[in-house]
Amino acid sequence: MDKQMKKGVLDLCVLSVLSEEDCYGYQLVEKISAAIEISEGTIYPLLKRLQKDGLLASYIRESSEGPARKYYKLTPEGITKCKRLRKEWFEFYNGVNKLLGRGNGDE
Amino acid sequence: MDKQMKKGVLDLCVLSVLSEEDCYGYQLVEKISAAIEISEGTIYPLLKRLQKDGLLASYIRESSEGPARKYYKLTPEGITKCKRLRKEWFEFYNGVNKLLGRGNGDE
DNA sequence: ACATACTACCTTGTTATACAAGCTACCGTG
DNA sequence: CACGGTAGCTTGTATAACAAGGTAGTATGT
Repeated sequence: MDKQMKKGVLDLCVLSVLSEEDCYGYQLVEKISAAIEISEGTIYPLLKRLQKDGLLASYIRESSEGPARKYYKLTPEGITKCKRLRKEWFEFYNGVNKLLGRGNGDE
Repeated sequence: MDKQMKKGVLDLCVLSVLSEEDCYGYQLVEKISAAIEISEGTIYPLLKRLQKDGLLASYIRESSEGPARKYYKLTPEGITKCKRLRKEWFEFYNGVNKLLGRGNGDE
């Protein structure tokens, strides 16, 4: 999968998954990579950035199965951002699909 | 609109529009910006890159309405690439929509 | 005791690309 | 002759995805 396609959309993916339930980083990697290719080296810096921007808050919780987990949850700003990005995403892919629908290099 | 979202998808947009008919750069800007926000500073370097990569060929044609126009058309490699990117794009946005469908920060 | 594997977190350096800003130049109209 | 529209192009900047590497806890096998 083209790396570049994911730019900007991964923020939305993370925010959207977190709008459903609090998750720790490793869990997010698993959830998101079930839908699109993603690696740890992408998610952790991204989480840090989103937290720095005030969109996420975090808390540590111990685990009996391994190291302690750092859970992230949306802040009110995160919820707002998530809504706006969702809207942008839908507008964006509808626009792209409009362009693609006309030209057809295959089918 | 988020700049980052467009990364990687614009190649596909250009190739897809060109798969329908030959276009010159300025025309591509107009066509594509009707669907998603785009600027000249993005399209021209992109066309150059796609041509360098052997996906596009170009020819000059005079215009009575202004300066000569540089038309671009797909090469066989360009057609192949267009097909592959289309497939990737559909897989990608379906994956994203799957993630978004679950979490809902709005609606 | 030691190696291996899985969980879980994090950082550094590389690479690609979108775009603002700026430039040149042709044509027609006022 | 100035101006706006058409048409092309370049340079510099900012951003983000990811490979590759590191740390550390828990559990299993030998």
